[in-house]
Amino acid sequence: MSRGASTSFADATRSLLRRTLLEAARDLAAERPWRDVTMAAIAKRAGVSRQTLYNEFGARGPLTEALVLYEVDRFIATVEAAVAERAADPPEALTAALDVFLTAVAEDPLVHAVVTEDGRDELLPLVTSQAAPLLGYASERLAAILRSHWPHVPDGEARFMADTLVRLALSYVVLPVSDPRPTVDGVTRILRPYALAVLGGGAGG
Amino acid sequence: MSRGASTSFADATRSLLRRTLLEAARDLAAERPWRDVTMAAIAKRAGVSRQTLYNEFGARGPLTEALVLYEVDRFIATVEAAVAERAADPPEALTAALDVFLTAVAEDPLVHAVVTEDGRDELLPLVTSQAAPLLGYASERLAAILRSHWPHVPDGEARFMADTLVRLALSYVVLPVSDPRPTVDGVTRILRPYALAVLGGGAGG
DNA sequence: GCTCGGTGTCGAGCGATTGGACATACGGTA
DNA sequence: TACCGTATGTCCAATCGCTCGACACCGAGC
Repeated sequence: MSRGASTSFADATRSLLRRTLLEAARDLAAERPWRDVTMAAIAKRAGVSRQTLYNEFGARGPLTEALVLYEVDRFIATVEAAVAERAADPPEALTAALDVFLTAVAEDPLVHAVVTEDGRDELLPLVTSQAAPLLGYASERLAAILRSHWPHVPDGEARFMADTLVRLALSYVVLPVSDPRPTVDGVTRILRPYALAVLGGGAGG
Repeated sequence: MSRGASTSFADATRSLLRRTLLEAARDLAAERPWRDVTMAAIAKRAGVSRQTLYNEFGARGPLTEALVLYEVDRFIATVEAAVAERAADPPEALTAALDVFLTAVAEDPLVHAVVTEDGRDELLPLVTSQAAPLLGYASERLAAILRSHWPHVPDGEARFMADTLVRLALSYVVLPVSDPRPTVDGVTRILRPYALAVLGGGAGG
């Protein structure tokens, strides 16, 4: 590491490559079952050689995991935006976050692929029995969002709240509901007292 | 062209490099006189070697021109957004476009650098006596915007309208006004009949 | 058992970036 | 005027990442 500190273009290039690759994988996963999406097809879609794809992810397994985490990022971003708009009203923020999340899940082709797969794909374990990395990553991100909007919440509390919310959210990925509305209402009803106590009241906070 | 059609990542990398470089140049130009912004500083800020900067732009002159055009792009994007929101009401779109443009000009550090420079910088000529490329580029972009929102306008008319508006806009870059409001009102008053005739009426159109 | 298609690995080739060198031009100063 | 420090523009060898073709390996289907 004798290089100078700033490598912003190099970094950007690297992340651009990763993003291009994952975007290509995502596109193809939306078109057909994940097991029918070959490494060659992903590389071609991304306009890159197959070798470059292997250089970046090593093998199909890690790519699959990265793809799932990438999709998580999109959900997180959606939730983040919904929360940011309503930071002054925690219960309302909670409701909105649930709403946009469930809606996004219902419309997501990759989620659909996970849920409808016949067991020969490698997707389902990653959001269930092998979901530890996902849970860790997503809850860490969510905790950061909570901390940024409600800094008075203790770190441990934020982490646990995020962990719980992600676990609950994951459940709705694996076992979706047709109409998000009742779920949003119900979960809000359950979590509202807790949110009020920990995050603070509505307009008063 | 024996390669496959898609070279998306490669293309993206190239434009990313250019953008990174221009962004770095812009940042530094906002901090100090353009004259005092060295090629080495730009390269360093972009996280790239000086040679790469020269490979991309050849010399300082072309980089300076590209920087100006890049800044033009930002203004165009601002105007584009303002127009898009009011495509149904041409006079209103015109007013809004003028408003956001003059506001953006007033706040732009690079514009400020152009106007306050002591004559030893190479910026002023590019927006005045040497502004032909700028005028051509900006009016072409603006004409495209006009065409996309009001396709019934003849091409020649759109081009001339764009050319005139850009010339007028350039004037306010070089000779700014402290309060945009009167200018917006006045120019709107002048151009409104023309806009109504060529682009169409308000809610009725 | 054999073939086919996909995975994962390897190496030569190639283009782009790097870091260092250099000549040159300009501004400030004795 | 001569000198000095700095910035520009150019050159080159080394390096890095991507490409392309080749190969062994493995599981599924015939």
